Amino acid sequence: MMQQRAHILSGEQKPRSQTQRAASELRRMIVSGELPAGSSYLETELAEMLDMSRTPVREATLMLEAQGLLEVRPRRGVKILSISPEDMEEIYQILTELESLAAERVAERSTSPEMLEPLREATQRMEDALARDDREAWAAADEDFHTRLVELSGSARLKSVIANFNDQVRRARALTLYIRPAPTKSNADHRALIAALEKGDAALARKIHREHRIAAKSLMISLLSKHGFHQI
Amino acid sequence: MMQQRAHILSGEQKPRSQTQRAASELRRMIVSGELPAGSSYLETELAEMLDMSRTPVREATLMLEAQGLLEVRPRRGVKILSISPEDMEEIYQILTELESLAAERVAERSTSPEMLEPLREATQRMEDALARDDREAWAAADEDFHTRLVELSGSARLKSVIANFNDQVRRARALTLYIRPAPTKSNADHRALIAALEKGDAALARKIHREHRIAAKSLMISLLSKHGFHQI
DNA sequence: GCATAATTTTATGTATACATTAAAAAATAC
DNA sequence: GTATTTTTTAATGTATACATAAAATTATGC
Repeated sequence: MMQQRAHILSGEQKPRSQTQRAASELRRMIVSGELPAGSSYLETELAEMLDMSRTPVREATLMLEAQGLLEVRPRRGVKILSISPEDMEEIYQILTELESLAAERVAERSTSPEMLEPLREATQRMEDALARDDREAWAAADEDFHTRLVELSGSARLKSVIANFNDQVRRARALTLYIRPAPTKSNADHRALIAALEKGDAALARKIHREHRIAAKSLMISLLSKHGFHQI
Repeated sequence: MMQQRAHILSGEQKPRSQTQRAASELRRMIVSGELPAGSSYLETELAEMLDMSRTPVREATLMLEAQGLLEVRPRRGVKILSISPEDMEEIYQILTELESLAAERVAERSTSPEMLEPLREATQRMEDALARDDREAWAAADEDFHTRLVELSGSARLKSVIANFNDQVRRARALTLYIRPAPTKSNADHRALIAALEKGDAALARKIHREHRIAAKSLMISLLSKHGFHQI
């Protein structure tokens, strides 16, 4: 085999390193369920899948282990971690705290109303999607709202750690998207949050978002238990 | 050079992998300031320092990068990240949220008063240390209190993410240990928290700890600004 | 002398060789 | 036939070779 591979997909934006490619590719495969929770793979298998040597695969698995997506078990392969309802509760609690902090920071920082435009726009898309009962579009817009909110907090750390935990529960969210009730409350919550942010009322923004996330957690937990999902 | 090295230090508890050793050794060197913030090192230099090949060093630096302790800059060496007052604020805010959650969880979970014994014991050590004006001992006991509290929350994720952020601000804490006023309030806060935990009052525990951490943040920020530390 | 181009150096990224050791399989004892 | 020991297999951990490309240096044109 040739030692260095030419970049075949010239359409790719960045000729990033193999390690970066392995990390993002494996992350994608894990959060999409392509590599199912609970399954195990040898380094060699992953290297074969990704068409590279073991070295970048090893480096990527160490990064993903630090992110909590998989476990590197010496000589037993890399195991894709599954999520129990208890894990789910933990992660949602953590996300609740961190996103509430983000909302508070946005309220404190937002000087002009235009800054909040991405939030209004995402909320509008959520409402439109809900009106035509397009759940995928709703979920995409909802995720967008949360991402934008966190970005507006101006904290790269907050963004990164929230993204990590979100990746851990993405599978579960996809699973409950069609069995959950219509998310009318979510849209209303977002409007209320935007109003609080416009007023620059940090405490209120925090409170609204916190309750929004706690409700999301309760709903998720009850859906999982109702449908008997013990390991996702 | 021989390819595999015998374990010379047989006193070591675990013959962990070189990668693990590199990660914990580098972490220690960073948080202690032995590798100063802002300084840069080539992979080869670090490998030499740790008496191993580049491979485990590379793997360790990727893990520490994910933890936010350093930055891997292609061809410019690994840079130990420094912390600005703004970073400090971000990190303390995040720690405030996460530890408050931990306190709340402990209040909800603590069934027997004996469970809280480690917290009482650490607080006692803090008070003793304060009485004899031993700041190092006070800091050690305080850190122990926080660690135990988080452990009692029963969330491995919470523990891990809090530990990561704590590592990022450890240098700054050491720096302000002797220039801060005597921490009498901290000790009182801990006693109040323990009382709330004993009552199982989650909301109160949360509130007390949150205010405790917010005060710690304000103190730290004002100390840094007063003493003109712009990059730590 | 200064800016640009050519060249050299050097640090990293990746593949691969190989030692180690855990796990699996086979052999042995009873 | 089961339990224990020995042997074999195989996956990982680590070192190293080497290609690549960035940075540094030197050479060249003006």
